[in-house]
Parts: sequence; structure tokens; C-alpha cells
Amino acid sequence: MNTKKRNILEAAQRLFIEKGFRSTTVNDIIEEAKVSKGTFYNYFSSKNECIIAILENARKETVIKRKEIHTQQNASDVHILTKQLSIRLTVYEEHNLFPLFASIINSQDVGLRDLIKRNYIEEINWLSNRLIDVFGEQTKNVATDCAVLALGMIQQLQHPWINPSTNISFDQLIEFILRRIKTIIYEMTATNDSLLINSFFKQKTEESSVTREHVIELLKTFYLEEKDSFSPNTIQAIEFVLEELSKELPRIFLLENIVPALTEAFTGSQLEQKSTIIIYKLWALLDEWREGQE
Amino acid sequence: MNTKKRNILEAAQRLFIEKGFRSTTVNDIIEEAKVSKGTFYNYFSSKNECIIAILENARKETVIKRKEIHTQQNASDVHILTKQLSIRLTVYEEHNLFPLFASIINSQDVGLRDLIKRNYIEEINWLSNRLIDVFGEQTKNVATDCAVLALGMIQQLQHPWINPSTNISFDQLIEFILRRIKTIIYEMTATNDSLLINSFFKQKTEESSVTREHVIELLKTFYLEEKDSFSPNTIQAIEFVLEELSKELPRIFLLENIVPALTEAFTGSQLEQKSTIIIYKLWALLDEWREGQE
DNA sequence: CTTTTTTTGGACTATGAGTATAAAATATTC
DNA sequence: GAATATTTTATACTCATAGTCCAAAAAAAG
Repeated sequence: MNTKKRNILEAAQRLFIEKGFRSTTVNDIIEEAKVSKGTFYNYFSSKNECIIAILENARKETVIKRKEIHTQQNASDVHILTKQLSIRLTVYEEHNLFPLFASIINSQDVGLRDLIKRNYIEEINWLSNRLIDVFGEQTKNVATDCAVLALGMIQQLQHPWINPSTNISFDQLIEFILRRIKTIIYEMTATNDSLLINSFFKQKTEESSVTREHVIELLKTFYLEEKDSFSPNTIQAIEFVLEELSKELPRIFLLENIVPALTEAFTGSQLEQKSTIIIYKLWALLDEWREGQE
Repeated sequence: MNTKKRNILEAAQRLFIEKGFRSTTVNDIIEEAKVSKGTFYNYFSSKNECIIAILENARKETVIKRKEIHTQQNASDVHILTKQLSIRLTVYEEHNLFPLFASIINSQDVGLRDLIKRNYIEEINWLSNRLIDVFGEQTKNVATDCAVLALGMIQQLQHPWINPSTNISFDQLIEFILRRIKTIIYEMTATNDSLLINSFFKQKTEESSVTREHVIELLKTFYLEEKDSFSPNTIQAIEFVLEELSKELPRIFLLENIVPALTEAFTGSQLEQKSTIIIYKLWALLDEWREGQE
């Protein structure tokens, strides 16, 4: 990565940690980074883009570190799961991202909301699968529910007015939660008492590798089925995406800038759920491609 | 309450629901309320004060509705607890406060943060006590832990990306959570496996350190400064409270029944904000004393 | 009817995001 | 090493919005 860009990111991170996202101005950042305004806006089209980059880095760091300690053999070891969960807390804490998340979770910025949403869905799916690893195949129907509950409990214990009052480590905290989850997950399995959530997330977890053909097919089906209820803009966007995806060398940059508009278009509509799944996969595909490029 | 003030609050609420807190400008509000800027700033010293008033109303509404369905006899009925928890979700949903909370939780504004903090602590304490009502005295050491966990699970299931995918009612959702809590709370009691216990409780009171002298002084100053605008009843009430607080053994029960009248007396008046702070501290003091008694 | 309080409208300040641009510095290419 | 392209800088500018100020008008109180 470019020196200037890195400078800016590092400065921004320092300042966000120190003063918070909202009260750090772009001027603060460029001053700290010893860079001019033009340069900042050369690399980031807005302050939000800057925070997005930071969050993305944290996400990637988490994924990588989690993978590092994960093997075929230890997949069912609850201590490994503990460590993996703990990693996210540690990474987030290091970059002081908890308050940040709270402050942007319902931002108007589509890009930001989208990122967080993807992040969240990914986390639930991942945890759901890991719970099945640890607690056995028979828990698969309730695993997503339990993942959501576990995340809720963990987050709550991270709450600024709770957390500081305890001196326990992340590991201890998570072990405590996982003891609760263990009880709950078996109870739910036994009594077949679950809520819901599988339907929403399940599909995604089935195939972890998203193929271009799969996405195209999903999107096309979606398009043909629901076309009538789309706005002209949405139709334009989807047609463009389909066209681009079918090309030999899709212009990733363009796609990345169109997809958020799609998210936006379906936010709050009847089709939100359905579209989210597809858009999620689209993102996954773009991610893969982008990583291939770099 | 004053017509203008009510107009403003109602307009603000409509707009916050429609467009969100951040993207509703003060100009939007005064336009919607058909009121001038001066008037707005006559009643609220800032946009934040305005949202504080809305949150306060919601809190009060919740407390009142919860009390309405609570009796000595049904205290241990889990369905009553379900309904009470459900009330908050309903009230918040009606006023669209969930996203609002998220967006202000780490606001720089001290007043706002404080309000939410107090709200939160109150909720945990309340739920903790109700859990003991329902699940028995023997769970008292783990009740606060469980209250936190329950709140975390409930909040997570309210998450915008989870909730819409389910068609279940608040009641069903909470019943589900309470079934989990039931298992957990007994397990934790039996194995003596808890996290924060009541340390949370104690730290909170230490930290805020409301002393009797402090409250008396605040109230007295307030009284002397604003006396002239008080109604005779208010004067009676405040004088009584001051007198009672100065006694060696204040009659807590009496005080607890007078204080709400004070809250009421200032609702909608110019002095509401000022009085609220003092009344909060008064409550905190009474809370402390009540705990000491038990 | 007189005085006090509330309300109005509009001008004004301050802050901070983002744009625009011309000149300077740096890198790339031939 | 000169010509060209790019990145960076500095600075001035626009725009949106929270919040202030104030004098005149309207409403309420006495």
C-alpha cells in the first residue's frame, strides 16, 4: 500500500481512538498525517470511506488470525473456538472499534451500513458453523439461533457500562458464554425449541465458495421473478451487473460502486431479505476477485 | 404540557421516525411544528435536549405501563414478566427508538450519555429484581448476570438484520429468551458459575456517589432560586422532602411516594430539565437506601 | 390599559465536509 | 536529461447545519 495512504489511515486510526470518529475532523487527520486535503480526497472520497478502510482491515485481520489457529483436528475443540471469538474482541479493542461501530451502525451512508451488515452476517454464519463443529451435527437446526444469542451476550458484556466493572479477560468471558451456550444449544435441540433464523442465513453457509455462474443465476432468477416491482433505476442497475458479470473481464471497480445502490434500493422493502442474500454473494465474489488482483 | 412544546416534540418525533435523528435538522423540526427557531431554543437548549425529552417520555411510559400490570400476587408469574419486557419493546418500536439509541449511544453529549446510562442501569436492576421474583430468592447472586445476558439476547434479536426475518411477536420472542434464562439461571445457581454478580451494582453507586448532603444542597439551591415560580403544592412537596432528608431516619416509603409528584409537577415546565437531574439523584439516593434496608 | 412574557423572523457566527485549482514536487518515459 | 504525466500542496471557496442574537409583534397577565 501507498505510503501516503498508509500515513493517512494510521493517523486517522490514532485520532479516532483518541477522540472518536465524529469529533475527529478531516482537517485533524490531514494535519496529523502531514498531508494536504487534496491528498486525503485523492485516496478517500469521504471521511466515511476512510473509516470503511479501517474496519475492513480489522475484519481481514480477524479472519486471518482465526484461520491461523484453526485446523481439521481442532475444529471441535471449544478452546479453539474461545480463542477465535476472543480474537475479534482483541482486534476490535486494539483499534477501539466498539464505540465506532455503535456510532455508525445506523449511519445514512449506504457503503458503511452495507459493510457492517456484511460483517455481521458473516460473523453469525461463521459462528453458527463453528458451533456445529463443536457441539455436533445434531445441533445444526438451532445453531444459527444460538450464534445470534451468543453474539448478543458477548456484545452486551462488552457494553461500556458493564465491561469496565469486570476484570476478567476476554477468554474467561467467552468461556463463560460458551458454557451457557452449551446448555442452551442442547436444550434447544432436545426440545426442538428454536426461533427462526436458519431460513435467513442457512443458504449462504451451504457453499462457502461463490462461483460466478451461481451468482449470475441467482441474480437472473431474482430479476425475472421480481422485475415488475423494480424501479427503472433498479432494473438498470441489475441489468448492468448481469451484463458485467458475464464479461470475460468484469470491471470490478464499477461493480463495487453499483452494488451499494442495490442494497439501498431494497432497504426496507419486501424483497430486502431475498436481495440481501444475493447481494451478499455478489460481494463475496467481488472480494474474491479483488483479492486475486492485488 | 405547553402547546408549543408539545407541538415541537411531536413534530420532532415524527421526523426522527421518518428520517432519523442525525438527518433531521432543527430547521426541519421548526418547520414541521410551525414554530420559529427562537421558540425551539426557548424550550430546548439544543437538538440533543429535544431527543432527551423524547427518550424520557418513552422511559416514563414504559415504567408506568409496567407498574400497571404488576401486583404483589403476580410478581412471580413469568407471563407478567414477559409482558413487562414486551412493553419496552413495544414502546420503543412505536417511537422508533431502537435506531435512535444506536446512533446516540456514544454521543459526546454528557446529558445524553448519562440519560442512556441511567436508563440502562435501571433496566438491568429492574430485570435483575424481577428475575429473582420469578425464579426465586436462591438465584439472587446470579440474577444481575442473567439480566445482562437476557438483555443482550433480546437486543440482538431486535437487530435490524435479524428481526425483520422473523414474524414472531415480541411476546413469543421474550418467552423464548426467558425459557433460555430459566435454564441458565438455575444452572448458574447450582454450579455457582457467575461473572459480574453484584459488583456491577455496587460500582455504579460508588461511581455516581450520590450523598445525602449533595442532594439536599442541590434541592435547596434549586428551591431558593426558583421558588417563586412553584405552585403551593410543589412548595409543600419540596419542603417536605428537604425536611425528611435532613432527618436521621428519613421515611423512605413516604419519600418514594412524593417524588413522582415532583416529577409530574415540572413536566412540561421551563424547569423540567433542571428538576429532572435533581430528581434523578434523589431517586438514586432512595435506591441506595432501600437496598441498604433490605 | 399597561406591563410582562412569549413568539417571530431573520440576520449572523462557527464549524466542518467536500470542491476546485493553480503551482510545485515527484515519477515515468523516451 | 528533457519532456510528459502524476501526485501533492496550499489555499480559497461553497454548502449545510447547529446554535446565537435581537428587535419587533403578538399574546397573556395583572
